[in-house]
Amino acid sequence: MQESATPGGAPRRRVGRPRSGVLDRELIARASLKLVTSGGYTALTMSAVAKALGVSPSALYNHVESKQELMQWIQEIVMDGVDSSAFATHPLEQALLRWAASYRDIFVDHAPLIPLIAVLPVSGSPRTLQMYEEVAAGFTRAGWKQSQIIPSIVAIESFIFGSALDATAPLDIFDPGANAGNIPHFEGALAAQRATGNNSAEDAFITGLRAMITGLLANAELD
Amino acid sequence: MQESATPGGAPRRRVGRPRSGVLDRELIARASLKLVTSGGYTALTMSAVAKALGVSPSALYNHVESKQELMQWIQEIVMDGVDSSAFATHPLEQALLRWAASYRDIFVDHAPLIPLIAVLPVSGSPRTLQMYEEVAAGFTRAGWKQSQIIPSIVAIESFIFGSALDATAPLDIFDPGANAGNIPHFEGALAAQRATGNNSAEDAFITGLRAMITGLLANAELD
DNA sequence: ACCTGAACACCGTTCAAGT
DNA sequence: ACCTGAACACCGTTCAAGT
Repeated sequence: MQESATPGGAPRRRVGRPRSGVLDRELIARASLKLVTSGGYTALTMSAVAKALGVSPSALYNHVESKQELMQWIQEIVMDGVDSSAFATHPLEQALLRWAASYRDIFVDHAPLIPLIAVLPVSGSPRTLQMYEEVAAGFTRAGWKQSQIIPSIVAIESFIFGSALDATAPLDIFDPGANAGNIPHFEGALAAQRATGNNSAEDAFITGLRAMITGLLANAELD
Repeated sequence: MQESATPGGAPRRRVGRPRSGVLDRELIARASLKLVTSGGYTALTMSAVAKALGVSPSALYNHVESKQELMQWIQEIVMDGVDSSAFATHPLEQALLRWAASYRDIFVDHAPLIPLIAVLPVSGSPRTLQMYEEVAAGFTRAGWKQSQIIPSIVAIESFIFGSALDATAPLDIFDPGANAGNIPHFEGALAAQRATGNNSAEDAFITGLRAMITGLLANAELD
């Protein structure tokens, strides 16, 4: 999409440093991610990015079309942290468990990207496409019917995104407050879950992931 | 939380019309929801709500603490549309399928609420608590081990929220664009899914929901 | 008690002007 | 080609002043 994709007669820019100016996609993305890491997504403003780079906010718009595009750059970097290597080495079930756990863990720290990603065309993100390729290859090698691979991937991904959002919730999110008393079954279940001492979000993620993968494998029609 | 919950010596306000002023929680919530229905969540600004009510924006703050609280009011109303009645009449598996489908369908039209809800304490939403009670009762009647009920509910809910986000994605979201060619397994799977003629998001939702429920039932330890 | 109007402290983004 | 500074068109929210 960028330097790597300037074929033919496109105005070719020298590899490495640009000819003039201080800014760069790489520099902007890096500074942005640093801001997010230290202050969360509320700290990510065009002003803050510009300040971190010692430049005026309007200067950024010579290199990035919008804040939305900037967030796609961040997504590219974040997505690169997802570990999908297990598909090449492990049976599908275990590879899926590893991949999904890695995927979720990373997006717990980047929850504000989720509504964006869920809606963004993957064509803008080569790394995401590469990840899908590895996952799809895993399903194929396991003998899955081709037409069931995409729905299965999307289903797991939807669960991952939902779980990552859920993991950002406060621990006492289910506290019934003033409404306690009218909801015996729910309160009983809540008390029992608490008694296990498990983190609720983590517990739900593991339970749901195991269930979904078990269910997908059970319902799958193989070729 | 509101008029209905003013026990004891709390300053009781007459039912129906307030003593003075034009505004009201009911009126504000209704006008807000109307804005959302007609123009989506980008149309929901404090200015727009005020304008719809023929009042100045600052007037709203006599009745609502923040836009965030206003969105909680909307959530209350939206949540009321989720159909959890099947738990009282149907076996757990079928009740879960119905409930989840209803839940997702509703939140496809209210995706911007999802990041909010996933993080909001349920104590502020009696209707949400009531829904959880019905779902928990369904699990209990089916003989589930108490400590597994909450994780199972949260897992399904996470999947629902993720799927609702996914359903707002453009149809061509998976189009590999310029990166086509390097990703044979993914492209093959994509072509096969397309050949079915099914809506991709719908397909993934049904596949994932069936899988998760199958898996939860298979992995469950009953009492 | 509740509403108005002005003001505040932000946003992201545009654009003429400079180099 | 790239940066600056001023400006624009918004946000949500506060607050003194009125009734």
